[in-house]
Amino acid sequence: MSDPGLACCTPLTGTAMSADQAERVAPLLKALADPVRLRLVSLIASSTTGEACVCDLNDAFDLTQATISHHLKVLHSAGLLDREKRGVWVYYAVRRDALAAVAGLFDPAAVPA
Amino acid sequence: MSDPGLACCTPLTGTAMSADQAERVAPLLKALADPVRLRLVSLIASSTTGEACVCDLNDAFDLTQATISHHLKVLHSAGLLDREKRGVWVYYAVRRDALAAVAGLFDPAAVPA
DNA sequence: ACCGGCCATCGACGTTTGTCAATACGATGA
DNA sequence: TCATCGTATTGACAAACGTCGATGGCCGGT
Repeated sequence: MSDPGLACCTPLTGTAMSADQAERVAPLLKALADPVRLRLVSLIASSTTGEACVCDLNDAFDLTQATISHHLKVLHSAGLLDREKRGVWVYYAVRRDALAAVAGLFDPAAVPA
Repeated sequence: MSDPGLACCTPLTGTAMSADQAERVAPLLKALADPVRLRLVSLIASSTTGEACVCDLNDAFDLTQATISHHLKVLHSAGLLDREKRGVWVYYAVRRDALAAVAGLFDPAAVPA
């Protein structure tokens, strides 16, 4: 889970992407290509502390706790979210580097930050 | 097909994204979230003329012509590719504005161009 | 008018995905 | 120790997806 090595990243508009690169980047996009997961990442990223408790995330959606947990696992497995357990609660935080790697796909100038 | 109105686009890291926004953007990401389609867009975008003939794209993959045609349709339906028939051949070109809209998701500074 | 090449569509298939109800796990408090 | 609360996991199901072979529609050349 959460393998580094991430994208990084012939941008789409430069020279053609290799099959290997495509196979590595596609899972990141696939993880983000869901309305619920997009909102989850957005919610976590826009929180003042930079992280969010699962208990709060559950309330933001009209979905079962099991479903939210599943989506969080998908995002974590893709390397887009960090997971930390504190006491009874679990906090997720977005990995900015992973997001930056995806951004590099579309805008060559956006990669290093 | 190929609806405009596209993303545009509370970036992921700013304030939280609305459910409606997420529903609009997710299909774009879903269209890109496949290794073959990623390479297709990359191939087309990186060609010197900015477009590519289907006959050339077919040769770049170890897949049936029907499968490539299907992927091109998905990208076109999502609004990411323009389609133009010239004689017997069909040429696809990437819609830079659509790509820019997706880029705006990740990097707030990358949106207008 | 015919044939041949380019591309799209159709029908079918196995696989993956999103969702839920139910259950299991782990930590806290009584 | 036991009940409770917050999360994760399991099993099940319908829907969507990626791929293929076969077929159909256009266009250009003969």
